Amino acid sequence: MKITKMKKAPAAKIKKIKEEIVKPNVRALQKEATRATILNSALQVFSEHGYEGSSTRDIAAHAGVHHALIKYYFENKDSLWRAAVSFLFERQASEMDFAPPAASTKTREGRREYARTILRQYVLYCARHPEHARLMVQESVRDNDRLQWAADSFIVQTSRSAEKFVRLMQREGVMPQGSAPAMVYMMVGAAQMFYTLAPEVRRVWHIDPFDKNVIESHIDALQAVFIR
Amino acid sequence: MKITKMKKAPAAKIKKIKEEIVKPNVRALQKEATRATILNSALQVFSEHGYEGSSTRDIAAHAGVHHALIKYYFENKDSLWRAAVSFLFERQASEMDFAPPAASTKTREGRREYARTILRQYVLYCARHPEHARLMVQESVRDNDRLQWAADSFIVQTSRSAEKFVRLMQREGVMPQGSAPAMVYMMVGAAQMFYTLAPEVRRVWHIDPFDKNVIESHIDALQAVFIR
DNA sequence: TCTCTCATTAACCGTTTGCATAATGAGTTT
DNA sequence: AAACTCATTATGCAAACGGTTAATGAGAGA
Repeated sequence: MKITKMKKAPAAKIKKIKEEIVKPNVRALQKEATRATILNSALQVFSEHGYEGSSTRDIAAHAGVHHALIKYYFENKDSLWRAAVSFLFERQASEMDFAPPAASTKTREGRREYARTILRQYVLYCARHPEHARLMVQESVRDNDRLQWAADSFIVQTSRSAEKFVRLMQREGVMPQGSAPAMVYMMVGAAQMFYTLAPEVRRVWHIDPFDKNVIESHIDALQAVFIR
Repeated sequence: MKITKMKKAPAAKIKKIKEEIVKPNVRALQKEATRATILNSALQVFSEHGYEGSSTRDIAAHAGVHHALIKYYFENKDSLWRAAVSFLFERQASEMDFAPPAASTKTREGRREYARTILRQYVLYCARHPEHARLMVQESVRDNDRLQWAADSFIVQTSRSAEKFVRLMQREGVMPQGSAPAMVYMMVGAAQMFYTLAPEVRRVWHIDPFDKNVIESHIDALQAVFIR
């Protein structure tokens, strides 16, 4: 029995792959869709209620599926959270581009333009995906296993990139001098707070921080403050 | 019976007050101490785990008292949270002084000095009481009754003060031009993020954001960025 | 067509949650 | 010293929690 299976396997596999290319498996597609729906709901719920304040049942209900599916797809609450965080940082890496264009280092105006572009890019990212900062802020106010994991897996890397950027801009006189860690947190805070706290902004200032014009004026202000 | 009580009341009251002045009631003192301990624990736990992530039992255990005392002193979880937030904003009001000194408006250097003082004061407040921003950030990422109450009761007021300050400084050329709401959130974010996310800062940068020298260099950087 | 697979749901377990009520006993009053 | 007040604890309850197991039934493979 074992041997026959071994002999059959390759041919069957090839056939399966062919069929999937031509007429993709309905079941497999649905499965991926369900997984994505759960992950998306997890992002929403975790980012609004924090890890401990979110229940797997709420997440499942938000996704419109039975809560047992969370165990089926993600093993447990903790793994689901890690999957959500991984998704966030991988999406950020794919959407943000820190590489300086070759021309940017030649003239002072070129360097300033590069700095402006980075800040603008980052603000647009924060406005496009406010759940990223929301989720991470809730997790970074206290030290625990999840923060340690997130730091080792993602935050250290992105922080090093940001540090490099700040030091480069300071060296070239485009950004004010001062402690690099402080400068990084100031920049990040100044860029994301407006969208992270959007519900407060709406209630207190009666403006929509996600409105195109509002975003643009925020970008202008951020650039005016941080870039010389 | 009602009448006799009415007649007795004044004399008894006076006697009680006299005794309390000379030898303050041990029980009353203990009561106030217990209440304060619970409120303090609530601040700690709420600010680290968010409202929904905090259990009244955890708060009671943190305070070293039975959880039924929370109902006794604060009625329920919601009221305890409101009491904690009230405490935070009242303490902030008592510790922060936004009034510009008369001399500050005469010379440009005077105005800059005033702006520097405000920023410095606020950073020191954030470093002294990181739980304030932690608790409020967790509550402001989504809209609900608690945020509405906090906004109406405190946030609108403090935001108006901050707005006034920003507009004044912009008018006098001490701070860069740009949208006032954006400028306020940028300043606040740049000032508090470093302390709100202290556990992350420690893990990622291997520095203690509450170290005196680190605080001072943060203040320097903040002033260098926002003040012209 | 008829199994068989497996994505999904139903039902259940032990624990924790917010909250309510009753019991207790140290401190105050008379 | 006895009676009383009230700050504190013990106990109980229904709901919600994370997680597990068994049942189900629509789609895939033979």
